[in-house]
Amino acid sequence: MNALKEFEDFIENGYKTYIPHVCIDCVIFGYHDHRLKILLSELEGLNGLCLPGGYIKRTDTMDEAASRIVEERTSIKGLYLQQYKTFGGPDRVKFNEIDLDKLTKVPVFKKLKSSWLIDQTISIGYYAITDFSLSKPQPGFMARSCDWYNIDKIPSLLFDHNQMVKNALQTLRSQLYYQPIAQNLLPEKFTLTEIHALYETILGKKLDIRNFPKKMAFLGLITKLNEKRNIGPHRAPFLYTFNKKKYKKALELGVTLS
Amino acid sequence: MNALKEFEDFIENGYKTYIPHVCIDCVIFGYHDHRLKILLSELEGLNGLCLPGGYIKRTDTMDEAASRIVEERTSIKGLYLQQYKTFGGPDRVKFNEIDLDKLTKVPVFKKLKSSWLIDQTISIGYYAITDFSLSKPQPGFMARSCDWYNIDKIPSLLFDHNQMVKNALQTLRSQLYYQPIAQNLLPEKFTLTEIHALYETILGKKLDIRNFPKKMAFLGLITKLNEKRNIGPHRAPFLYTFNKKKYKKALELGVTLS
DNA sequence: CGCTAAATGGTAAAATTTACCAAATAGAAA
DNA sequence: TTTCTATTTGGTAAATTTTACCATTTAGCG
Repeated sequence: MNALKEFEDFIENGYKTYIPHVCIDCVIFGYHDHRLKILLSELEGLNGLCLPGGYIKRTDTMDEAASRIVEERTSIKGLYLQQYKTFGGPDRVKFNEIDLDKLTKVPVFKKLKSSWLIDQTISIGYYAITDFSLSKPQPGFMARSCDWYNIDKIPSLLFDHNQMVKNALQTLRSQLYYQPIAQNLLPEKFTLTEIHALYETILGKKLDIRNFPKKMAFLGLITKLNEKRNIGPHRAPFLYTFNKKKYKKALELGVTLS
Repeated sequence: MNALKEFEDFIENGYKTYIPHVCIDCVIFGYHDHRLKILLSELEGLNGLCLPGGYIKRTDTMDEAASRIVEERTSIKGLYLQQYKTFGGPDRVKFNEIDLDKLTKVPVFKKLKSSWLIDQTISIGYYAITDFSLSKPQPGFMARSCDWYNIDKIPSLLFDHNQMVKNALQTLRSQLYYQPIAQNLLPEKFTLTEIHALYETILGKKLDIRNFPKKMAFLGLITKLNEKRNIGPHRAPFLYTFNKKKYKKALELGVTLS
């Protein structure tokens, strides 16, 4: 079966393999060198940008489904994934704003109007993180485009996707000090300057360059190595690694205040 | 239509009014006088305790649906509600562990086996809070029982409901200092001792009786009134109220660390 | 009028965060 | 070789916040 046939079959019979009325939308954050971006797509038949999304196979857990959706666009397996909020309500997707008549004229969408896809759907929000310099976005044949957009220049998105981005970013920021987020964005060995830039960029604010290492050391999240890296004409910085045990412990303790 | 007929119709045609494959389960926390409890039910036809739950009407937002589900059991409108996590996966509800053959012999469940209810369902977790001394649990006709259980004596529950309780409690605790949780559990005017007991009970640990007021005052969450309450043979304590504006502000600021 | 139990003001020590100064240093340029 | 530059990093003082506890106040009771 070729891709088009496969998609026609998805429209007609997808409800047999996937759970109807439930989808997953992913905010895929990409970080590299002081820049934080997210992945947005223009979908075939829709006029505007939206988050990568998809349905849950009946045999999959939600995490597995999210993982598959993310892999389709980034071609990276096993990205760090986190569920952050579920979105619903009768006004989430306004079908009257989608020109179904026009869409149905495109051969693949022939049977869309009467399909299981045209019904109220709740969306489970996940966020993922990766180094955007390592991944080449894949539009696939469903999307006309798939590109990285700077987090501070996100245009108006389709459906409730702007709200999703906002909530995902809030969650990402609140979890930065106890989830292994940075571990997924830096190499095994990294310098203080690198992790400092990462934290500043994700949190969107300045962190004192001399106090930041003390905080990380105090929290015990990173360990200084007895190695340095050669960085050209300046003093060679020490290398550090993550203390994975500490992250794990911080995670178990939870976020309970006081 | 009587209640039984109505339920038979729900089994047969409910998918027209409700969104299939999606339900809401609620951890309803009840607090009173140093005790924290949750509401558990024994459902007709099932052997064990579980959380109050229900489906989402196609015309409702998720919050409205959760509100309705909570109202059915507590007969209280407008309880404080919070979505905390969504649960899914093929192993959530093990239909083979439910004796459908036996169940189908009960007249109301006649058409259950082939109904829209017997299919994989993801559950959106909400928690609610109330003063359990003010509400009389309503089993309704679907449940054989509906009672308050102490949070530290929760038995083994059906499905993944123990996990749900655990996550809900974690969320409740983490939100206690910036969500108006206590406002929903104390009268308009309250004493330091009362709110102190509330915080200790929900967080499950001791908080120094002299430092606690200072913390609350520092956060600006409560305001001292120029009134006292007569409490018998001891010094009359001052009354306090919540500073609702501050809570609102704390909420907007989010939980971002550092 | 003293007694009791609860409420609360106060304060010192400990812990943590914030703000900067100044020294160390690797390679490039003079 | 020496000087220069940009960066890394040790250190420290001040400010803020948390923690631990002592001592005083007070309402009603016997």
